[in-house]
Amino acid sequence: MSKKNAILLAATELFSQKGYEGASMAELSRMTGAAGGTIFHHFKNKEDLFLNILRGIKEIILNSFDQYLEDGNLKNGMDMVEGAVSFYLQLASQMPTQFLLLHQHFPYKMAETNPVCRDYLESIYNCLLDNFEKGIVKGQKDGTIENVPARKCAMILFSMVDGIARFNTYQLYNAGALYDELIMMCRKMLRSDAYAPRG
Amino acid sequence: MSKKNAILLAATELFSQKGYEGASMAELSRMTGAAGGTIFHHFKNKEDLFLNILRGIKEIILNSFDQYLEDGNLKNGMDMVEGAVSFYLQLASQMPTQFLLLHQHFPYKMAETNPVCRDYLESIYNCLLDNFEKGIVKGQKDGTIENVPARKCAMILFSMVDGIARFNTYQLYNAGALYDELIMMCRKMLRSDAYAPRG
DNA sequence: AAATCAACCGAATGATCGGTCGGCTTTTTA
DNA sequence: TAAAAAGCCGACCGATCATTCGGTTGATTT
Repeated sequence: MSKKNAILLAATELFSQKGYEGASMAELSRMTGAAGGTIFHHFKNKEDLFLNILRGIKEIILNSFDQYLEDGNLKNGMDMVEGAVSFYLQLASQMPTQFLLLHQHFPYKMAETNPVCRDYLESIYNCLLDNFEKGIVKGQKDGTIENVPARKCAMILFSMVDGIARFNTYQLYNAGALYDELIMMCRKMLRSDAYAPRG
Repeated sequence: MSKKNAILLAATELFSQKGYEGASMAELSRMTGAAGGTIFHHFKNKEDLFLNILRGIKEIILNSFDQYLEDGNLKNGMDMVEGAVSFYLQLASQMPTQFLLLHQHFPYKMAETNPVCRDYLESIYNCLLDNFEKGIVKGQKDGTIENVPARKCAMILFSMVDGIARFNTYQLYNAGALYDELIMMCRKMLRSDAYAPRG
């Protein structure tokens, strides 16, 4: 592996473990065996290094999402919503280091002043959030989902699933153990009354 | 106000804005007008300062919770769950700086090695999480809530509400605008089928 | 073979970090 | 009112911070 890639990989680990301010270039140098100067040869400064990492994460997520849509076997809107939940949880468990990064505060802090950072974050979250919203809208057309405010409910769904993924990321609870209940609750939240069981 | 309190107050703001590593004692000194030595006269080090802040937050939340339970007009389990949602969102909007602190990664990181920190965080989250669980259990006894796994569903509810509160904390979206939908979704998620509308 | 170039090194930089210390001032105690 | 204690100050400390820079290597181009 090229030294540049080794730096990117180690820095991802370091930023996600210690945060942006807590990660030092000297430690990164130690981790990779690269001299201090080498890091700044490949990246113009610490912020630029972080933005390169974030861009990589964005590309992985957007590519995974495209892949997921191609493979998708989505019969109706409710299936699409459930698929979005699965997709999100699988993604989060497949790349825990990257999600640990995304689940910290400093990227959002940086986004307040850095438009490139903001752009990357928006791309990531729009991709994930829109996935829920499209499912709801589709479900409302095919009758599987009730007439609820699509964007708002997508946000509620998103924050629910993201919170569960966060349990996993922070190693507070195994998200997989909540999967069945999560899917069940999504169905009950959204299903049109015509499909609700009768008392 | 005593200098010690001024330091605590300013440090809360500083930690929540810049994170633990990003907050410097020199800046805290500038903010409060207190000399560097004064800060270390009142708190033995940076970590101790943070723990004092966290203890204060714990006490506010636990006291608010006791107050809420006393005032509570909770007819049945479903009411109790809805009350828990309202309580959480109100709390988060009343003390945004403190929730910004709680929503960062460094307290959990510190909790891995510092048992006092862990104790404070567990107190806070058990208080909030148990509130949901008790409501669900009660509702299952009085028939307003379906026979679902109480703890697991409490966690799902918790992460949903916490995610919405986080939107607010990070100033990405106004949580109040989602309140009605949130309550509606909670009802649909939990209500026993006997109470569900018929198609 | 000479020149060019990117990759890489590691010592050095000034700034800032968390934390200490001795002494001054004010309040409390005896 | 004398003594003790608590609050407070700011200069100072060694360590570490992100970043710079002059120089060496090895491959590619001319």
